[in-house]
Amino acid sequence: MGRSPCCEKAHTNKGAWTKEEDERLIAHIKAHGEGCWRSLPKAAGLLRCGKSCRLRWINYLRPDLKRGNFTEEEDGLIIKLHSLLGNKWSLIAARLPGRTDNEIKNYWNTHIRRKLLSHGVDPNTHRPTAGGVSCNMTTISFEKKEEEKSSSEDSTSWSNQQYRVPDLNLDLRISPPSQTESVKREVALFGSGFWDMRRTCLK
DNA sequence: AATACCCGCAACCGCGCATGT
DNA sequence: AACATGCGCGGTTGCGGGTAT
Repeated sequence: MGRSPCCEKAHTNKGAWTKEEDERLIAHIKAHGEGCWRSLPKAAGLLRCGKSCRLRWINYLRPDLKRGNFTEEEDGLIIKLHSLLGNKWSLIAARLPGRTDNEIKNYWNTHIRRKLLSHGVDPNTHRPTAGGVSCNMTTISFEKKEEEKSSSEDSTSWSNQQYRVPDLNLDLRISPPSQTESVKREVALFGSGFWDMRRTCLK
């Protein structure tokens, strides 16, 4: 039982966006705001599917995007957040104003991954790789006693882990993210006491 | 100069979840 | 309760530019 396609693929453009398409999309959103993505292409006179429009706007056209190189500070923050959240790029992006999940995901896969590996750190577990050079960046976050490791290898148990870690040494800005939708998602995901818990245990 | 290879990024795809009917 | 619809997320792909041979 597959889902119905999000749009009529036969009549939509694919691939790189043209300047004209960008301008149409920007003009439409400026005039009408971010509304229903499914109906937006038709309303804006674009031969694109709604998902494509949304992605283009969020990842490239949004006026509040920072773009440009990541700073050392951002690097560190991404690594720390990744050690806590795993591949939850949207949650990580919510802590980095002006950055998108896609951008961070790409940056992680192309730069940070390699950087960690070169420092002898497994980018997935944030632990020193076998025989690798230990690094003091993030491995402390998940240093656990051998007997504790067995049951909590899966990524879903991170919230339990952080309770046990005495000092995460995270210089995070512990405040609700600027994007309210993200707050809603996290509250939905972790419960309303999520931020209070974070404040307490990350002190 | 030509070709092969590598890398980074934009875009696509498929799935899960939330919401509406 | 069951199904349909739309949105958002994470993984993956493919193109274009840069570098090495």
